[in-house]
Amino acid sequence: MKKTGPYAEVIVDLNARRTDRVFHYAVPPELWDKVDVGARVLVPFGGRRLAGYVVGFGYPGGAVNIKEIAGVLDAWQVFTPELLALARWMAESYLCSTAEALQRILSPRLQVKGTRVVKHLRTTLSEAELEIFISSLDRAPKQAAVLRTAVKCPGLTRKELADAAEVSPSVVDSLVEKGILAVSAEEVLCRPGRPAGSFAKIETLDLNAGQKDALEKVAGAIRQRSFGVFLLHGVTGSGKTEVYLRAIAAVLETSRQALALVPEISLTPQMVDLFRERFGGQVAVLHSALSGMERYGEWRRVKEGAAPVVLGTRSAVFAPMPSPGLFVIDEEHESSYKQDGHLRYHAREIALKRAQLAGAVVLLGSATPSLESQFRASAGGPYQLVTLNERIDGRSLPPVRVVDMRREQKEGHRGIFSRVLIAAVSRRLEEREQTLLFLNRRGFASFVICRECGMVFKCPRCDISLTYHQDGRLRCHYCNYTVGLPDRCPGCGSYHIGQFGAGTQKVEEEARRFFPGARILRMDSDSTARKGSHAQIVNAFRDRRADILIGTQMIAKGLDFPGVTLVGVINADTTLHMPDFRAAERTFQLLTQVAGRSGRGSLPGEALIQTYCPEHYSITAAAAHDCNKFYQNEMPVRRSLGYPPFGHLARLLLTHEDEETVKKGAALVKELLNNLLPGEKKSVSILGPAPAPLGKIKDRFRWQLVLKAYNRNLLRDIIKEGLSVLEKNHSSFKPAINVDINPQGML
DNA sequence: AGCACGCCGACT
DNA sequence: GTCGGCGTGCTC
Repeated sequence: MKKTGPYAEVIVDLNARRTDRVFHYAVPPELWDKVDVGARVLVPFGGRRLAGYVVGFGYPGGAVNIKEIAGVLDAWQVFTPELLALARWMAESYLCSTAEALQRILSPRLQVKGTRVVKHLRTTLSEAELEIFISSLDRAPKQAAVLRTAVKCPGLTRKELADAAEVSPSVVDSLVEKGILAVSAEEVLCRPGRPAGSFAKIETLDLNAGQKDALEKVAGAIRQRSFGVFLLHGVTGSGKTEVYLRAIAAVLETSRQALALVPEISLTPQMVDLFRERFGGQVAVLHSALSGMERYGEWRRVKEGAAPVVLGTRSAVFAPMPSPGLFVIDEEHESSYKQDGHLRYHAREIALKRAQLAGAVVLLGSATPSLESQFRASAGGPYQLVTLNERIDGRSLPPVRVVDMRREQKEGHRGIFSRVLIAAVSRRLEEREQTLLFLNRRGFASFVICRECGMVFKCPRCDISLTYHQDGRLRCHYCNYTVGLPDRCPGCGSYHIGQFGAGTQKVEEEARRFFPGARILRMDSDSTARKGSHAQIVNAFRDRRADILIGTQMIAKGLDFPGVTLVGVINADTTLHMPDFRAAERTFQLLTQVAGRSGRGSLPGEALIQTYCPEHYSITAAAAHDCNKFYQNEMPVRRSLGYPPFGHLARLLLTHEDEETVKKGAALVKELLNNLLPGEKKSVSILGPAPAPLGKIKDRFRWQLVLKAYNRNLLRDIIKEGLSVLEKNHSSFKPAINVDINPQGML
């Protein structure tokens, strides 16, 4: 940015709405060359010193008492103009301060206090002088050897030089003392993992017709250097990764950088290998398992353009590429892209915004795209749809059988495993093939189901499953609709209604009972609490040291077990009846993914889904591997209730130690927001207050308001205004408020 | 967010 | 008489 005034415009590092604006500071002469847009500085502010971000240069509006910048915190620009624009957009759309957004963007490097400084040694003499000096060293052959090595390999450290000359480090020290070797301190960047090979592998695979077509479209847009979004919809094994890799190569040809996001690095180690094979040392890897040093090192390599290919998880979406040309988001529907901490951003949304700011292309890839993305990629939408229908290996997807648990029940089989599943597992054990038993996480909120007809109690207004509470009543977590639990099913009159759900331990227990000779492994958050045991279990199973693996979502994602020919879903109902409008979508995606785990080796596979709702479209569509069928069924539901992608939701979560205080607070906020809404016809509907699905966490009670609107900006503005009124007129307001615009889950 | 300034109750 | 409660208001 150009300097347009003598004063630096600084955003102070405070997370308050009131201070979220620029303050002007004079730049003292000794800092002239160091203070620039993108620098972090230290400024006096209201009697104390704060960190601040320089965002521009200019003059203050009125007459103010201008102070001087006290110092600089970074000797270089830590954020680019693009990232500053992003921070401002984030502040606006996620209702946080610009400083908070910048903190999030910069967090990986701010966690590191300094860098490791390594001292390099060089000779101070010219070559001729050195020759003479060395010849005078016949009484000190070791020093001569060190000097010869130092000439051959300049820039070694004390230890390295000593090792290379096969002498002790003290010999090096004496030369330093004499002034023959000079020490220069240099910052060294730490690199994670093994060093990348210097030779990038040449592309050898031929693309099939679908891949070629997809790549042509994407690469064409990349060369245009303008913003564009592609949805790459390809079944498992259709070769999406190869399209990503070639698109990245196309970006590199335009001298720009590419960022690829994956849901979780630990589940996709193959991806890292593929990237390193193809792009060698040009790849930087960014994810949460890196040490602070490693992360900082990679961050710097990206920032300096040394690593034009970035591969990482959610937070890597803020990687400081100097001029990004492509953002790839693999498995774009994954909920792990949504940050659920304080600043609830969605990495896909961030990538879209960055691409728009930078004139870059976004490539969203998935076998089961999110409804939002599918909607936007439908005819006339802003995204372009590219489809990969063929699988690379030409194999077909495994057949899926749906087991009707109501019938099992009726015929007197009350166990967790249906007869069909028991028979299927037994056959695998005989054939010495492997089985995956998949169990959705135990419902955090229990729902009530009729075991005779499979009916689940739902909110008449919100189409959300009602949650069963201790007081024996059923409640909607969106609008707080409440109804007593009847003793008979209103659908079929059966008395056989009740809570539902079994944990992994229970399933393991049952499995051991039914299959006494089988070697069984269990993988869930309990059994993987110890670090590394996740990998241990995975490896043990892959090496066929077990016959059956029982687990939760963890085993659904990314893992590749060639020996598995049977995948069993114990019950599809727990996810299907989550109190969330996305429950059906989640279920479809999960089931499709789980079924894809079967038959990845040479033998054909099969999947079995047990459920009390066998006719639900989430289940029938997943069984048929039919994305379109699911889409056609789900869209009308979303449309009629104004849920995304047709409308926008926001959740205001209020928490406090005292339940009455939160409850009253939530009611007050609702009233306040209602008063802000113009006219009789409400453009934003406010549901609740209702207790949050997880009603109490760490001794704090949680109540929520759900806001629904067709216009996202209006929704955001209403909340923003509401919060500022609250701040102004109700300064003693006790509960903490957390705003989540377009929440993914609502725990 | 902090830290000041400011106007009303129980203490050396 | 003062010490201190935390309500409002500002910070370049």
